[in-house]
Amino acid sequence: MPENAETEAKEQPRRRQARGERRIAQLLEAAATVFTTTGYTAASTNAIAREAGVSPGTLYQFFPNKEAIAIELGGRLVHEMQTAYGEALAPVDPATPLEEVVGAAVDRFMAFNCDHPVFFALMHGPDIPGRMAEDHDALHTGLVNRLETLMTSLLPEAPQADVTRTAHMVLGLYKAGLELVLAHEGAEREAYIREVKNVLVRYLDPLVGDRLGRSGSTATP
Amino acid sequence: MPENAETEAKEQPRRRQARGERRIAQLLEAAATVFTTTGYTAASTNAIAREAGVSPGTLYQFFPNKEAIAIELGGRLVHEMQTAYGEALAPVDPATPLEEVVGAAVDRFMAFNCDHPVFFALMHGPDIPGRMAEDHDALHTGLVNRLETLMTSLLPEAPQADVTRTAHMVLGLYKAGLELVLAHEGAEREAYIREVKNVLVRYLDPLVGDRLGRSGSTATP
DNA sequence: TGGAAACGCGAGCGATCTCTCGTGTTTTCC
DNA sequence: GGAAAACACGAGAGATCGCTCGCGTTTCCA
Repeated sequence: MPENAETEAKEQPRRRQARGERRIAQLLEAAATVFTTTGYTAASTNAIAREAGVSPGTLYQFFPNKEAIAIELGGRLVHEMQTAYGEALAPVDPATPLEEVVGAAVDRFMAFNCDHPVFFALMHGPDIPGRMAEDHDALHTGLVNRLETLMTSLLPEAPQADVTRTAHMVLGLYKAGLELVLAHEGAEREAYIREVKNVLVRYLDPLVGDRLGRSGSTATP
Repeated sequence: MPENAETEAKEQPRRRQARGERRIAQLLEAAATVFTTTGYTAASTNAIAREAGVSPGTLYQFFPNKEAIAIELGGRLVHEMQTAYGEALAPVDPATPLEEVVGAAVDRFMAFNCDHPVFFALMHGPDIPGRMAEDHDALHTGLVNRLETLMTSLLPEAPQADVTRTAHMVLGLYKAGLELVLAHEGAEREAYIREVKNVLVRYLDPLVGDRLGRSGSTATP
């Protein structure tokens, strides 16, 4: 390594031109479609470059390796997602009906995931790279924590282990519903979204339904 | 079927010795552990052979290619599974409480899947080979059909599309729960199994609860 | 306007994986 | 006992994929 006395920083910020930024966006978009259709491991960097209409060498001008593409793509989506669930899972007025809370949250997340199907493909595959799994875990535990605090505020007397377990269940159920939702379109997709809400409401209703002595299971019309 | 498979000329029936059958079982067991830990695509045939303590050449003495290993392994599991759910989802006395029906079915399937974790790995990965996907779809639609007939017998007046959708939901919810169950052990695993039952019972109860005027936990007009 | 740096190309290197082949060993059957 | 068939081995052929390298082109800036 006969390089200069510059501080050996891991990141040597390369000055990008507008052309480069455009190429990066192009490549990430191409990677999203290839990842969505074939999954991460099966997606070849040459295929991503071909999809973007550039040469393999050009791809490696902007990304050091295949993993970095998924990292960058996932990072941007996680950032978007966090702002989305920051609003969707914000502390809620305890008087709000459960249907409303669940319905609003599910609508938000479903809209996001339907707009960015690659997110599900990247987060769900068993073949995600190491650094990617960290991001996934971070997002996952972040969501679980939000759910936990939300539920603890509604059920202060419930054991912590039960709250955690229920939070994991809720997330797992949502993921299962998401898979079915993404597999359908139009009216059928809407119907599945309604079913996901039904599942979550009916699962959570007996837990939070009789807080404060309110025994009603479903709001009687 | 001793030796009369000659109607299909494609297969030249190779006469197996007891040693060969033992090797096949050995190889399938090794493949199960490798598939479970690394997934299908990431599992190398050399790794399977090494796990079984034989050479790569020996492996290909019994299986024409990597896919055939998964096919054979999956086929045997599907066969076992079908006898299992043939009993678990048998036509049920309409008077049986929902909790019992769901509880018994979930217990059976969970026991099977916990005994054979490779089944989940093979059926859930996005990287399954073509022929394998057919088996998966066959089992999947078989299960959905069973659920549909079971539910139609309880809800004769429900639209077919709703029944189908609910059946898919039930299967998806079970899969989501299975993933969580497999990720835990001991008492926590048992707790998750209970939660899966809770989810399914609470989801289905409003649908079948008020058949024949029997008012379940919830009574919706 | 000229030089440096960013951009772009595509053949191909090295690693890895599936599967084959030639050879030697064990089992079966007459 | 001996031939044929099944079993076993492991080096390596053939293919794929991630990634590199040398060189030509475009853009930026003094």
